[in-house]
Amino acid sequence: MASPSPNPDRLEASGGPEGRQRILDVAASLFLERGYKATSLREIASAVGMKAGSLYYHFASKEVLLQAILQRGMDVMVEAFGEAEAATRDADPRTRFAAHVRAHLAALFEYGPYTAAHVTTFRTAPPSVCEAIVRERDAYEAMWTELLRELRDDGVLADDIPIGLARLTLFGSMNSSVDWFDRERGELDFFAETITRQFWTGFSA
Amino acid sequence: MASPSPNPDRLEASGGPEGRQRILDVAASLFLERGYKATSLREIASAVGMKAGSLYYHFASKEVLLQAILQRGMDVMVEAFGEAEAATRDADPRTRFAAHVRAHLAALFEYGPYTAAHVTTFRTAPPSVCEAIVRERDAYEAMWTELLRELRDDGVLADDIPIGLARLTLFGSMNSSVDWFDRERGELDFFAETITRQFWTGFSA
DNA sequence: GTCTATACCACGATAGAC
DNA sequence: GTCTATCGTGGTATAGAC
Repeated sequence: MASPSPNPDRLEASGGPEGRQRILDVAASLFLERGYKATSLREIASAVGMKAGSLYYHFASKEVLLQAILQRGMDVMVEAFGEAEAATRDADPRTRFAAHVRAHLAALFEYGPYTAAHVTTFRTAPPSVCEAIVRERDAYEAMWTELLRELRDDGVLADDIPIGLARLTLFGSMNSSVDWFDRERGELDFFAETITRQFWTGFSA
Repeated sequence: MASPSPNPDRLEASGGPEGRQRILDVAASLFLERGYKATSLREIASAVGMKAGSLYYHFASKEVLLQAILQRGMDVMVEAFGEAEAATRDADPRTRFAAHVRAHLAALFEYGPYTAAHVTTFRTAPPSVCEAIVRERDAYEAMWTELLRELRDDGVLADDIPIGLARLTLFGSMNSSVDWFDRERGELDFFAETITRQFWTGFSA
């Protein structure tokens, strides 16, 4: 059973979230940067400005904390996909695809470290955490598979390339950016266009 | 100072390497699977068939063990690049590129878990380990950058795409495969051709 | 809701017998 | 070259005061 969460998602006037929300933000950043196992609760608490024991008022365990972060990361991705879908429902297939690529990348960089932490820590997350989020993760991947299938049925995606393979290499290109893309220095739109361009026509001169 | 390494790289007749070599193999697999921090020396020792303390005869510390593994992974990649280069020195640019993609992927899957472990654990490796291998890592990346530059000078790679970006998305596609590619079930050659095809012409119908 | 204090355990690492 | 035994540290987690 979960702890009672007082004032969930409330923002303080003094600039920045408090309590549970702030723990999530800080922990997601640290998990992203150092990895789950290498980040101690003492570090998280210290960065938040409290003591390690106090974290247990908000989360039952370190695993549950990670689970909440990865869950939110997945929620953001799914929501981004839905918005892209709604915004381009009647557009031509390539416009739809471009919007989804843009949405995926935006979710990786514009919604805090949750999504990026999902990409980097899912691999080595404890089994209980993986089991808790794998269902939604599979659902998100299925959305992309379905999108690609539609593109193939529309005749814009080559029909001799396995859809699963296309999705995996596309995800590889997009998700690897969490290791190097710096949105202070690079333009997200240009990056999204580059990914889209590579997917359709490649980089041939 | 390093421990003396008796019989380095020797293979026993009884099937499989012994001593130091066997520790490296086992540790690389476990680091790849669970991550560096989450893998204990006791686990490694147990999988090798010895006790934790005995590992210190072969390696000065856990960090040094990881460093040796990542170093070897990088060595394999560099060697694979060199072989591809030598084999296609007089070939046309696209054949050269295809050979390098094939060599990179082959190195990820045909030379034990060293290269794959490099991909997955470098991100969160301790600073001392990163510093020890970052030079060779940078050199490997520079080889690819130089290759892409030559392709652009040859007029086969579009000149309006930043070379660094092309390399990063390409690496993203290739390296993400350590998370899902199973060479028991998939054909490495087909995968390599798919990556090459995506890079040049994309998946447009 | 956060604190102090602490239990309990697993970890990396060392020493010395064999 | 591997063992046993152990040290010291730092981890997660809990209990109870405030």
